[in-house]
Amino acid sequence: MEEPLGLRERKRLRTHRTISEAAITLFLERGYDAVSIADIAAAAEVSRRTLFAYFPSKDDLVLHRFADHEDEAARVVREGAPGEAPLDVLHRHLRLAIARRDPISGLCDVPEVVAFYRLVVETPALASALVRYQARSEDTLTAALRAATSPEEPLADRVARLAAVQIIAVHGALARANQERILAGSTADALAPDALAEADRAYELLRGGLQPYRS
Amino acid sequence: MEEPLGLRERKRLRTHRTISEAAITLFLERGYDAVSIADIAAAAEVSRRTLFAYFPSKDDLVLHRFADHEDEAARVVREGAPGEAPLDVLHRHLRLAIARRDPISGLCDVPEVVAFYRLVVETPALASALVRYQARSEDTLTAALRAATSPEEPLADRVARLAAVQIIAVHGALARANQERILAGSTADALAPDALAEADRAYELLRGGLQPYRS
DNA sequence: GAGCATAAGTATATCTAGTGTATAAATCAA
DNA sequence: TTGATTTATACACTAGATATACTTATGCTC
Repeated sequence: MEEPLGLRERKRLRTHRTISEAAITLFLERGYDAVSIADIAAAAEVSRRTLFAYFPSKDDLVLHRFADHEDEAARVVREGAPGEAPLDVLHRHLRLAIARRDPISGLCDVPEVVAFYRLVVETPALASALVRYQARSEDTLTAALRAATSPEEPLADRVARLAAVQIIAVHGALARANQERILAGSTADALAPDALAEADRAYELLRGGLQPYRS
Repeated sequence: MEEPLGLRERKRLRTHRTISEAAITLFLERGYDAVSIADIAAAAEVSRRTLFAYFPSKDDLVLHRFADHEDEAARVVREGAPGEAPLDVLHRHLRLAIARRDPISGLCDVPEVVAFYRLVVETPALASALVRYQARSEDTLTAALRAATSPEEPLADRVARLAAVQIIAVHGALARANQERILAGSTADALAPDALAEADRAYELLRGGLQPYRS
């Protein structure tokens, strides 16, 4: 299956990486707003026009890193054991991500990752552009849940959408909460038990409903 | 309590309205991207610089209309009967909004409102900037729920945040679903029973959990 | 009502993200 | 090597947003 990849293709990939790394480096050094496209193009030794051939917008220079994760929840559901409930698979996957300090869980204190968290959190333009990816996650998870729904479920399509929206929103909230505490200076090890407890509680709520606010 | 409002203040309010209405009118006529700030300033007979003194950005010319609703959920929870469960109050409020075809419910087919829906939905810049308001809704609702939580609830702060995030996400999803169907040409009257059923199902899921996806 | 401090508005210039177009250079296939 | 095609560049332009200096309008005091 190993495609040999022509020189053209390899060069393209290299340029992509060069630009992205130059951008992230400068952003981390000086902050997102203090770095212009011209600065990045100069650092990567390409023209401004070429930069936009590789990345559609300035924020994409940062956010393209999230693209890999946008169908993660859906994939987890699809690839789970056939008999296993989607919420169980997702819960287990989240616990694993926390345990292994996966950056996506928000609970990673590797300095480079922390700096990256800070960049995204403290730059409103990035934080708000991030919802594009969240929206795609909702769409793909909706489809995956729909496929896992029993056919006789009334309003099955809508229920799948509502469930997906809740799950993605909760995952985002958990990750942001962990990031905040990491950015406040805690270590991942110190936070992990708490983060696991919160994740478990979140899945209790998803599974069993918002009992503290029920009649 | 009637503040007399000096001439200066009244003029300010009038200018604010003039600019906003000129902007919306032009946007609805030609589309968001086809209208420049200069066009709006000319139509409202102010300078571009003055326009930015009233609205911080182009998207705010449209989205400031959502600002009034950003603490609606929180207010509903706070002003509910002391004994009543937050989810019951919110559910009732949502049913009422649908019944009265409140634009916020997504189920309003008054032509001007439909055109406004279309403007927001079909302009990615607006749709994504809208999350700013959603984030604020989450914050205010979190605080309101926190106040309504029993003191012995473990992880009370986090549970309040998780619940708020779920509720706001679900409300948004329901409104978007209604808007889509209205934009596809249905009338509000034709959709209302279905919209109510979906809202009820959504609150069943919030109250009782995502049972279709549980073990 | 006259005069003055302050607030609001304007003109002008500048910066930067993003796009269109035409041209030059590199790559690939024959 | 040559010819077709992709990729990169130079240049020009639009438009959102901000800074600065200047003018006009408002309202308060005497």
